[in-house]
Amino acid sequence: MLRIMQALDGTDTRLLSAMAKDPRGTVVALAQKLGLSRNTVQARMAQLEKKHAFLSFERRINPAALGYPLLAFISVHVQQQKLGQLAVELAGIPEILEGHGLTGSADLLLRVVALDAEDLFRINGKILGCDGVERTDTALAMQEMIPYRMQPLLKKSGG
Amino acid sequence: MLRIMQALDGTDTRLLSAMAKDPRGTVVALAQKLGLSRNTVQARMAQLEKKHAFLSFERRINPAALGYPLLAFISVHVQQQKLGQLAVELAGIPEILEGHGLTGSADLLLRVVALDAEDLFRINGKILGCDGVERTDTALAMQEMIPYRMQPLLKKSGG
DNA sequence: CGCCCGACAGGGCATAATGCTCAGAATCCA
DNA sequence: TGGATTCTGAGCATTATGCCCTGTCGGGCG
Repeated sequence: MLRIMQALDGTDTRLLSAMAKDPRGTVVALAQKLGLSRNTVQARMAQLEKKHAFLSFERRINPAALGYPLLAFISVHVQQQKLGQLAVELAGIPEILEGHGLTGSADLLLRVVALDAEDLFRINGKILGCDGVERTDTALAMQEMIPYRMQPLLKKSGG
Repeated sequence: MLRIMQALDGTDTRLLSAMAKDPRGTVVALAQKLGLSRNTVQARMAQLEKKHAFLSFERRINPAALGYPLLAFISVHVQQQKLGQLAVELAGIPEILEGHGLTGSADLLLRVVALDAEDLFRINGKILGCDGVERTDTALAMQEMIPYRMQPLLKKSGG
């Protein structure tokens, strides 16, 4: 699996980079920008799709635009035997956007959005109310010091 | 700012949801699915763009497909007066995808990808080498217990 | 070395989509 | 009620798409 995933070459990464710069760009425009034939871009995009190079569109939706300006990372300490069922229960809380099971001091790290501080307190309460949750630590994101980016990695991993 | 951000109505959220379901869908197809005119969908999409409802395409790129299967969250404890310049220096490390300044026990939370454990160790070393970094705590993401999702929130916040 | 296969380029065709305009209808608000 | 805003549907010129096809080139294998 690890080796299979490394099947993107320099043209793939250039294509991804070009798509990142112009998400609404047509295949024709992309082909022009990249100095490739339209056919090639089409074939490459189909290949990228096949190789799961694209994650969900949902990641592009700005929670703040939906009225959820607060972002917090909640570390959750759980009773180990209840981890599986807990994930299902937590998934029932809409404001939890993402949750990773971790090594280290916390068992779960949740990416959570909220309307305001009060709402965040409410959500934390809901999380604490889930069976198997022992404790939570809430850290409010005050500033996006490094906004999400992939271009440097595209450059680094390209051929 | 908080109130301005709440300017999406039920049609907007339905449109976002439909786009999330079919990211490659044409305006014509979306309009059909939503029972709206093509013109309306176009106008709405332009409005969404204006309201910063769309984050970067980069968020859709799967690091694993680039050969970076390991995901880790690195908490960084810093010397406060050096936070600003540190962010700039950290931004020079391509494997850091995102970094938030936090309240709570850590000052910065970094989302980091790596080739393998050894690479992660190397990256952590680079982070530790940055001026102003006192300490780091690395937590490896073992499993995506709740995969990134926005649909529940779209449903909740829609009109 | 020669052959085969995959990738790429460029041409092409029928169809669909886009960007934009416009007029009329419907809805909302003061 | 009247005015403003939003939505609808029609329409036009242009562009893009999905797919097919042929030819070339480079790499791998026997």
